[in-house]
Amino acid sequence: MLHPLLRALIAAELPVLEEHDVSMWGYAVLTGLDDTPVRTQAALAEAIGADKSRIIGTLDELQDAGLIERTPDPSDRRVRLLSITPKGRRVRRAVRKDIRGHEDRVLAPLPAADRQAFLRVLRHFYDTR
Amino acid sequence: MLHPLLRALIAAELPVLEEHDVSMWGYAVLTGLDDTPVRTQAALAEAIGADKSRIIGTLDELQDAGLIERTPDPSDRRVRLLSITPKGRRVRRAVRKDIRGHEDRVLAPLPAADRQAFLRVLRHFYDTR
DNA sequence: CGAAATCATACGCTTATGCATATGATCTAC
DNA sequence: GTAGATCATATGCATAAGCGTATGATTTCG
Repeated sequence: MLHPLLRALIAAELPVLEEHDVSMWGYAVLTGLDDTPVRTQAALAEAIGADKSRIIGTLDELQDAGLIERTPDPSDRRVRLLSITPKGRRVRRAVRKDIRGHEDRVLAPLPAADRQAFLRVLRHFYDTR
Repeated sequence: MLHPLLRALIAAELPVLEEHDVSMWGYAVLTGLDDTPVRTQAALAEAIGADKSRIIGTLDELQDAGLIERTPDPSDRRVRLLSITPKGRRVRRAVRKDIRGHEDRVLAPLPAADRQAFLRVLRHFYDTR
């Protein structure tokens, strides 16, 4: 059950991400920063389940693309705080909109009550994660 | 939005699979064969989204463990038909039961109607894949 | 009949990822 | 003041997986 679901979701998501020139981890970063705007790299990596070393390359790309910024933390010179740029926020929300659009099309044949319930359960997962 | 859900489900599934000494691909194979009992290796690999070469090792392991069998196809000497053994079926169903059990515990705080709807929607995703 | 296709199998190459280690700079606590 | 911890960064190692190629045996089709 799970495995085909995973494959279907990835298959749905990848073309959207490609269209916006964002990687999967890139999108996860943007999402994390959009939801909680300023974070240390370590905290963000933990929050999105990424390896703190491996995520560096992704951060570099996002920074080069002007989607995020790294700012030295005045209270701790080891730390660079991450934040999303307005451009990054726009990209993230556009991607989310497109992905939601696809999900909505998949869900469309189902009764509205089921759709609402599904979203409620997802929110539950998200909140308890 | 779906991403945390998937991480949670994967996190739930892996320990169960380890407990039963089955890999993820192994479980996918058992599931595929349980659902459609006799298949060529190529057909099964395609059905579960596996690479037909890479799946050979998994099939070897499952065969060694007595969970599946490979039988020459009398009508085509190139082909070996796969089938699940009664032991394989028992393992698959035990794993499924445990995974479901865990999912049920995660979903327990939610109203029953939401749970049912959630499962219905997941099934819909699965069917429209 | 013979060329092309197909089966299972093996393996090369590349990429991604998890985990570990290491570095230099900085911070914290004793 | 100093040892230990932590930050971001880089990289090694092992594993898994996708895709491609190749092989020998067999089948299909013109």
